[in-house]
Amino acid sequence: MSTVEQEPGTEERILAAARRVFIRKGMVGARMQEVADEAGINKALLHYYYRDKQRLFEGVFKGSAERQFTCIWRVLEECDDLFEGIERFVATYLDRMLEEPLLPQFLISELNRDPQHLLGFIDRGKAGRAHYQKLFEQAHKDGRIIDIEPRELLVNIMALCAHPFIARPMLTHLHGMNDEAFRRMIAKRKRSVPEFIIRSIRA
Amino acid sequence: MSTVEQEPGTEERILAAARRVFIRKGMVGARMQEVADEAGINKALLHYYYRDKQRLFEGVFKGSAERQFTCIWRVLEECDDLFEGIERFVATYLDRMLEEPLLPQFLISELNRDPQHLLGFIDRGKAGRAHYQKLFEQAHKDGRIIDIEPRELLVNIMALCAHPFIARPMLTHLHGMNDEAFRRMIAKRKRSVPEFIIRSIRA
DNA sequence: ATCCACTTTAACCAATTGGTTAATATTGCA
DNA sequence: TGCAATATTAACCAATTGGTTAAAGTGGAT
Repeated sequence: MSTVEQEPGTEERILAAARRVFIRKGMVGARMQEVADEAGINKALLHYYYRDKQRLFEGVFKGSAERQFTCIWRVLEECDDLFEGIERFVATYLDRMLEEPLLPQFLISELNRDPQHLLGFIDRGKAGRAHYQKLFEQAHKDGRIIDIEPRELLVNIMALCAHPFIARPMLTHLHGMNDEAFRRMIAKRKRSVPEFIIRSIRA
Repeated sequence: MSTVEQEPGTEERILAAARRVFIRKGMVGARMQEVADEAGINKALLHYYYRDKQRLFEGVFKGSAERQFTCIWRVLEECDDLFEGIERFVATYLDRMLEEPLLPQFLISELNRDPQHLLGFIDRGKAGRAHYQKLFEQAHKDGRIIDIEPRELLVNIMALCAHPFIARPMLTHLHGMNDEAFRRMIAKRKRSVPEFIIRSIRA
């Protein structure tokens, strides 16, 4: 057991630098040299800690992606009402994205480059999705929502959460926003998106 | 003046091949050799037609992106009612995407890699967006829609259109769809998405 | 046939990139 | 102190990539 480390060790510095570079340039575009520079170390040292680019890549992003998927679905499992579930799901989703705004773009591009590699641990949310299904059926049985395919609703929810981050450069340009304005917009959406959804499905 | 060419000339074959490769691998990941192979020609010949990678890239994608942006907004300008506008906008958007399903992922990733380069001709839709604003205000004045920020509504519309294509690998895996099932789902969305939106904003 | 512009090719080049090696510095510990 | 494990570095290497060059084929007009 050691005391709390104030300055990050080399390994963590590497990971942080790699995350930035990978997110900025994507897996193909990222250069090992750039990661090394950004971490303030030598390229050989980079390979000393993470044998090759692939391992560095996985080391960097598995953490983020795993937290992302588990986080979102867990909060849903804690709810026992569809509307409440939607509200908390959206809020959690947007909060997580605000913490790591470039993650979705990153996930998308990598999912496109090598689908097999990531699809595996999308399944983490299996239990959460099953619970969503239950909440949906309950609400439907109670006559509180209109007829809509549960899958379709889920797609819509995720679209409304993720898209602003994915299309961020386009949005900020279109509406002349800076970073602060973007954050404010997302903060607003924590309320407005669930409202938008629920207005649409309420019976 | 020449007769109608039935088989595509070298230049067009190059463009088609390059489009496929660029969309598959992105600007950084795409290799000139691969484009040449896919077009059934020599690498030097590729440079003969398009001096360098950058020009080839622009040649390929300016066409697609330009059509995409102009197409979508033009159809909106033809409408004089917000609800009708939304219906036709969504339908057109989805139709265009079905024609070139990999375009959005491609646009997103390139927009992220080099924002300045593309933001320029996003502005093509300026007139269209102005018309949208007018339709919105008219509907609002007539008391046909609830209070909602026009910008926010627009973001939601585009999110619901684009996201299934952007997150396609995730969706198809999540719901166990093949290509045909995906197309059917999009076809359904041409009706369901406008319904979803309009139910939510109707006063 | 000859000329000429347009196509097409094989071979080559310089720069970049992921990754290695072997030697050196630093640290913890007996 | 001395010794071994861990960290760190500069120099190097093989493969790939975008791009060039110079030569050769093609077809049509004169």
